[in-house]
This record gives sequence, C-alpha cells and structure tokens, in this order.
Amino acid sequence: MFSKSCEYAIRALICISLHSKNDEKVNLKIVAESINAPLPFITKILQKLVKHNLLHSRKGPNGGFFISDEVRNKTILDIVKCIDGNSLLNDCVMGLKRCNEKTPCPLHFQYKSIKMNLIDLFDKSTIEDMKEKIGSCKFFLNIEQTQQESLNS
Amino acid sequence: MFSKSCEYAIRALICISLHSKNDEKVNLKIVAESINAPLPFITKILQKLVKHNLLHSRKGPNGGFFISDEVRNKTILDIVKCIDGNSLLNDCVMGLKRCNEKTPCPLHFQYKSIKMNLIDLFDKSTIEDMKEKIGSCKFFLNIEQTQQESLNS
DNA sequence: AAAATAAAAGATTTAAATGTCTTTTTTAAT
DNA sequence: ATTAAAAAAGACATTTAAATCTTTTATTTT
Repeated sequence: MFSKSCEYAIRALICISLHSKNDEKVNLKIVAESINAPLPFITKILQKLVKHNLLHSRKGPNGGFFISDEVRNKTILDIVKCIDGNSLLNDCVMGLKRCNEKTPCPLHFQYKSIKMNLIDLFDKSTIEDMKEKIGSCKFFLNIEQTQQESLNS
Repeated sequence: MFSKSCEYAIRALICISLHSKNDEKVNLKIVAESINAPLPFITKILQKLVKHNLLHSRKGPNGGFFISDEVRNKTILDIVKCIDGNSLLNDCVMGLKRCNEKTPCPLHFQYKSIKMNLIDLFDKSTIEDMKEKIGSCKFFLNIEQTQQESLNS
C-alpha cells in the first residue's frame, strides 16, 4: 500500500507528537529508535516533512523536531501525498494509463468506490487522533516483535 | 497497490482469455504488444503463471499460451497471491510487524474493514468476468494514450 | 568568542524490482 | 530425420527504493 518511507513518516510523526507535549523537542536518535527505522534514512524523510511544513525543527543544542498545533491536525493523507505522491489516488488498479470514467477498466467503478473509502479514512485521521488513540492504551505503536511472535509468523 | 509484474499478469490473462476462444493459442509477442509490456519481462511472468496453473502453454510450432475452463474461473485475488504474495492481505498499513487484533495500530480496525472489501472484490472477480465486461464494449483494456490525453495528464 | 550540539545537505552504497539477452528444450510440420 | 517455431531457463543489465556515511550549517551554552 505505502512505501517504506511513508510508513516511517507516519510512525515518526505520531512518535514526535507523543513526545512533544509543551513544545518539547525530540531528537533524531530517539525518533529512529522508537519507530525502528535506520537513523540515516529517517533523517532524509524528516527533512522532507520539514520542507513541506508537516513538521518543524530547530538546530543546535536542545534542538530537535517538534510539532505545532497546526500540524497536529494534518492527516495521514497529507503525509502520504507528501511522501508517496498521488499515485495511490490516481492510478488504475490494473495499471492502464488510459483508464478513466469514459473508458474504464473492468474493475474501475468497483475499485473506485473502495478507494474513496480508503481516502476518506486517511483524510479524516489526523496525527492528533492517532496520538490520542495510543494515549488511551487501546491502540499501539508496537515495534519489536517478541521471539514467540516471530516464530509464529 | 499491485507491483508492475502483477498488473502485467492480470492484463496478460485477460488478453489471453479474449484471444483464446476455441482453445486457440496466443503467442508471446502478441500478448506483449497487446498489453504494452516488454516482451522479455512478460516471458518471466507468464512462466510463473504456468507453473502455478493459472495459465497453460504449448511449445513448438503453432504453440503458445492458452487458458482452460478451470482457469477462466480463477480470480484477480489468485493472480495477486501468485505474483505479489500475501503482503497486501496481511501487512499492517503503517508497517508494524506486531500489529494485530490484540495490539492493533490506530488504523487497524478501520483499515481492516476496507481491506476486506478490497479482497472481496478481487476474490469475486474472475478472469471470465473481466473478459465478458470487455466483450460488452462498456469496459476496456486500453493501452496507448492519445497525444491529447498525454498532454492533459 | 569558542565549543558543543543537533539538524541539513550531499555523496555514496546496497538491495530489490524491473527489464534484456542468450541458450536450451520441446513440439510440430515437412 | 531435419528443420523451424515457440516456450523455458538462466545469466546479465538497468533502474529505483532503501540505507549509509561524511561534511556543512545553524544554534545554544559556556
């Protein structure tokens, strides 16, 4: 569904929003470890998010990444568009460039209605929502698999 | 959503089912051209489909690829499983290995219900269905973009 | 001002997906 | 039997995504 970069981006923003209450700043290393992403790689992704105003940063001692109230209301869809572009939204499910309402592929309309549900979900799910769900302790951002789980899968 | 290989596979099977009425065989070159896939690449994909009994082939003069009645009732889901594996079905939308019913990610349940709709669609759409839709002339397997269309997109 | 901290930027590497080429095997027609 | 046609198999090349490393810039603290 999403690229790895995009999954990292989503997890990173939730992670930072969990940590950055009262404008506290979170540093790269903490983010990378909490979401189980390679540090040098997540660097690039966070930079891109900063450029697109989906995240803020401050250099220097006590610097780090943080999130403004404006960003808290950004959605999963905003993140996906920023990192993966619009292909999920626009592209034909069987890869036809010329598939559209007038010359639809055999799955076009049925797929379209499901895709709209997907986009709805992503568009109504804000970073703040995700944070609160995790705060309620009924949802998780679990990274590490236990040995047992690893054996079962 | 799907890999390029998988998109090619779906298009190829529909294409072959359109051509192979009365057990006629279709040759590689025709398939590659009709679905706009690089010939040497589609070779590999068709071989994989043959191995998994989602397609039949006959070597030698007047040989080629063809489809049995059994295969006509195979579904998009069968093709996806064969080429892309089960990741679409199983993987967490935000890439958490440990996301499951008991320790769900914040999107788990909402995403799950949409994913089930997707899988339903793919599981009920047979190759034969696709063929008939195209036969009805209300649906298309259009490949080439016109110059005008290309400028607009 | 100097030193230390942390992100930004850019260059490089690795791995996976996609695409290409060459040889071999099978089958049918002559 | 020989030849030709067509898929199968395997080696190879290219591109893109993912991951890593190094240097630079900005900021704060002392």
